[in-house]
Amino acid sequence: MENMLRFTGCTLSMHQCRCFEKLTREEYDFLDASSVWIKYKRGEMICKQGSFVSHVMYMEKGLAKVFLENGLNTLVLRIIPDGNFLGLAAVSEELSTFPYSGMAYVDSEIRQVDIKAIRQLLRQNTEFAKEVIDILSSNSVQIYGRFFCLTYKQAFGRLADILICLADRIFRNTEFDLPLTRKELGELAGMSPETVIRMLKEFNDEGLIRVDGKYLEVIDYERLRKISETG
Amino acid sequence: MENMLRFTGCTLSMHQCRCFEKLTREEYDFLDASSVWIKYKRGEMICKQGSFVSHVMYMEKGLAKVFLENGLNTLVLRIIPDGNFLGLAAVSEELSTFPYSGMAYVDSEIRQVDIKAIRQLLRQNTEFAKEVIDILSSNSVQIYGRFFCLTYKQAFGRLADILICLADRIFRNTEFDLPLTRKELGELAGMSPETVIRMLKEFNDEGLIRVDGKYLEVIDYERLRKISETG
DNA sequence: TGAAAGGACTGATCTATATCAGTGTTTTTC
DNA sequence: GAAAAACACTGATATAGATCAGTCCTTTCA
Repeated sequence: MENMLRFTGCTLSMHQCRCFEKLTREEYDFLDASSVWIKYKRGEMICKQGSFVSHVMYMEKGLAKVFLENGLNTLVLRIIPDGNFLGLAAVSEELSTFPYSGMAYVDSEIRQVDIKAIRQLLRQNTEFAKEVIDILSSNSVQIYGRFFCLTYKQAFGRLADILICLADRIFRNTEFDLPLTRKELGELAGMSPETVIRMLKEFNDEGLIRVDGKYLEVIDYERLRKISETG
Repeated sequence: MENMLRFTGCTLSMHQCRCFEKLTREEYDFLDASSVWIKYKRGEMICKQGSFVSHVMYMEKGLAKVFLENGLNTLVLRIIPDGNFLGLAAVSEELSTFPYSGMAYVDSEIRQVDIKAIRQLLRQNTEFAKEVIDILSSNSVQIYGRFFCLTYKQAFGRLADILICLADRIFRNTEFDLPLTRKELGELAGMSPETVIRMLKEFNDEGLIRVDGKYLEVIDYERLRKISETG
């Protein structure tokens, strides 16, 4: 009876990428032959907004952010954990340059697939194309929710959202060590680093979470979720 | 040498929909046989966020908004003029309910295509699938720009953006009669109706535009563009 | 191992824009 | 064609959160 969508600022789409499973043996070999593995260090740029697209990136292991920048401000669109695409928007032939940048949060291993190979597979294999459509569509829905959340929720609600997202979907644990600085957390939740610090302290003092430097533990998950909803 | 993307709050994607051209004669007849034409009056809901998806909508003639709502707030994602899809995200089989709502700004004529027919065509015709991927991908890029703009630009920059978008891409004229109320303009530009009124007056007094009720004329396009960039 | 740079944190101040509380004006409705 | 509702507009007020200007702590690296 609840037909109201619950919007969250979560930076991850719900879709589990299964598109490689749709390929035949030969197609997979072709994909493999058109791929290279590249390692990136924390802080390294994986792709740069505005540069020519030659590859689609697939995160084999690591964590990265996909973001927009205009020299002054940064807007994080999504974060990319293991098993997700980065830069899939580039499958469209209309798009010759990256519409966003990518940067590694931690040391990461990335498979770069020649964009021509991906486009050829799309033409050959409708199941693969269908799967890519599902991923794009699911990414859109995630961005919509994040858009709504960053536009209308207050700072504490947005921060609560991000903490829940990190615990539930990125680290899959109530306690974890943040590989992000306060500034980077601020970019994720759409607020200044100072506000992040003040809110984290407040959540800590209220007994919702425990913070100590990089260490973070979600203590009262339910209350945090409530804050993310009402915020 | 300008590798910085120019983000705008424009609510329209750049992609000209060509997907029907990719269908064979028989496929088009099949699509036609799976379609119905429906007329909507200004203010009528075309689809409701959270309701089951059974059709994909295609705007034959009219103007509509696609938006998120949570009971309190409304966020306009895109506006849909003639020749654009509304609700294409629903091609994904993962998505059984609409992630957004659609409402007619003016009396509109819409082609509803059975979602099963669309999905079947996607499986049959890779060129069609490729085109749908292009549309989804282009829509994403548009939403990214809008997201950035609504998050970081100031009110006057966002309003300038919308005015330029309306003149350039929706009405294709420097003067036009707005079919939107100040409140609806505010939803588009992400601000309160009062702020819209004040800013329009300011733009008017500065000689950038001329407003009189529903009538709107862009006078100093270049200066308006500059404001939208620096805002 | 000591200097420099970057990050965490604090308190004070500032500001863009929402919100509120109205008055006229137009549109809709019965 | 009168009453009601929605819309356009104005001025005053409130406030969330950015920005600024620091201090202290931690990491880096020469």
